[in-house]
Amino acid sequence: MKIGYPCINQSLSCRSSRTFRLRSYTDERLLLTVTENLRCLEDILRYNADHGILFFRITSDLVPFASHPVCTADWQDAFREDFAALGTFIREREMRISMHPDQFILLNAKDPEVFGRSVHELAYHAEVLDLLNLDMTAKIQLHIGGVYGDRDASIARFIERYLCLEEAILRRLVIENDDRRYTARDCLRVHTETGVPVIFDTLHHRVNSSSDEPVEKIYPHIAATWNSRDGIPMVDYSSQDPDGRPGKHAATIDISDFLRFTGEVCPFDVDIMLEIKDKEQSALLALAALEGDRRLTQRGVTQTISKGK
DNA sequence: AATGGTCAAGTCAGC
DNA sequence: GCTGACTTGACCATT
Repeated sequence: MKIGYPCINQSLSCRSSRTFRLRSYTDERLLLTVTENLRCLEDILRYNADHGILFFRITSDLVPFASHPVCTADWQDAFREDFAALGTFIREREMRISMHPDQFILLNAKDPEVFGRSVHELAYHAEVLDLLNLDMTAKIQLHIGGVYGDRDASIARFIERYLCLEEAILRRLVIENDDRRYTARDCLRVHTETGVPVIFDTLHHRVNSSSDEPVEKIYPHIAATWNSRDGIPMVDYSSQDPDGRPGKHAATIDISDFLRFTGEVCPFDVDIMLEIKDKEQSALLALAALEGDRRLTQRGVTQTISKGK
């Protein structure tokens, strides 16, 4: 079981998602920004390795405007060796990597231009992971997309588009349940028709009013969507902010809730991405809690504490 | 140096 | 029909 966090390390002063305004785009500026972003990514990965954090989501902003027509720089070639070196580090430390394109990326969009832009953006994500020379256990997670007033037609459109994707994208794509539109059950349905693995988001599952199935009941089906080449199933875990509206991510991890979840998915092995505001701090807390949990179990102590009650 | 409006991209709920 | 949430930072024009 690997524990990770997304995109930003708050203990470090750098960001690997530095960007600039579209209207100030120049090839030179792009190359300068990517140089800084890659340097920071290296810092983050070293921090993670030093702290036993072996799962990380790389920001989509690593190469700003990469899929935009304005981008004419050959960043792939310019940074080929930097990416390769980072990839070697990741493989040597046996780290797991994911990426998560943001809300504008919609494979099932009705507008063909939105669809076209989405494919370009997915190709960029795949390119980053390819340049790192990572195998197909490095995943790109995406939601099914919009509903457009007709769920069945929109799911069908997703499936049809998915099946036509180029192999470089297809081998990395996994789909995630969201908080309002498509549940984990919907994702499983898409899996049966496409073979796409399903990444389970705990908070989305809890918040989506159409999904009331207990985690223990649905999770085995989700785990079964990942085959050995896809690697250990990834899960997005987040605690509910006790003060915020339903679905709002907590400021820091609720350890007893976290251990309850690891109990619910037991005995399946999972790599857990913590979508929590304080990022690596919660990852460190989770690692410490799992270590404590394991020690208790090894000593044969009753699991009442470790089950988080 | 500090400030605050604005930033590539979409969907959907709520008013 | 328009605004805000999603997620949050940070760019950059202006003072």
